[in-house]
Amino acid sequence: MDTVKRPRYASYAGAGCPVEASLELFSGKGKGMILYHLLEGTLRFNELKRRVGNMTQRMLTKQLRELESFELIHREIYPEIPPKVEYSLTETGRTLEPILLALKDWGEQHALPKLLK
Amino acid sequence: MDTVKRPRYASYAGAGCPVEASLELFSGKGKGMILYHLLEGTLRFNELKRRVGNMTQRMLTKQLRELESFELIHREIYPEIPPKVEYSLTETGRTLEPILLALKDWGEQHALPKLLK
DNA sequence: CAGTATCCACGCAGATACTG
DNA sequence: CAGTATCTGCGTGGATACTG
Repeated sequence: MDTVKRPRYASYAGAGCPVEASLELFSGKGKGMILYHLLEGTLRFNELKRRVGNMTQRMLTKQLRELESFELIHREIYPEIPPKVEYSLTETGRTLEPILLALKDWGEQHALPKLLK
Repeated sequence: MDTVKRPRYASYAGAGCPVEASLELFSGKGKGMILYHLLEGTLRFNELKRRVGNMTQRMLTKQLRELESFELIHREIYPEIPPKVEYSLTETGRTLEPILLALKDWGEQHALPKLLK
């Protein structure tokens, strides 16, 4: 019963902190929202664009490329005319589901009320 | 069996998205790390500074002020010489614990490996 | 449809110096 | 000790126009 005296929380600094590392991958400029919407399933570029609201095309593209480079989403290109590109979560991306749902719940309870007042 | 046809995940856009709202409050420039370290308990400014590694004093102060304005941390000033200021989590701040721990676990498993390669 | 390319403005973060 | 003040540069994002 609580014999081993290891600190409950390890100390982490800067880039080595896993909390920061996680946030670095999927926080910032709509990434959370993108991932959240992709929980529903595969979405085309413009479907995604509609859902994330007022984000510029440029920004959306940039965020998608970053998420792709982190292997959190997959980009499937169909060489048709007109072009069709579908985005979906990767295996790794799907492991974020509990976190994204927790963020959503916490946001509804705490974040949104604060931001709106 | 699967009669009610409501989307499993509500659709949220822009500022109204609770996922984004949450991230807005505690992502960005060391906030995650600060909150994580405060899970351990109350910390003085310089203790915190040591733990978060190479963050400038200016930045640390700024992040702390923002977290305080969101009522995630409490700032206790002791009018002594030399000055002493202690930071701790508020009630609301403590509700982030499961999320912060999840971010840490996920970071160790997925984020850090990706960032280091 | 799903993007690039270019231009530009401004916000934000680092460095440095100072202070109650 | 725990901050502020000031200056400065460069990164980042918006707007707009163009394209395979």
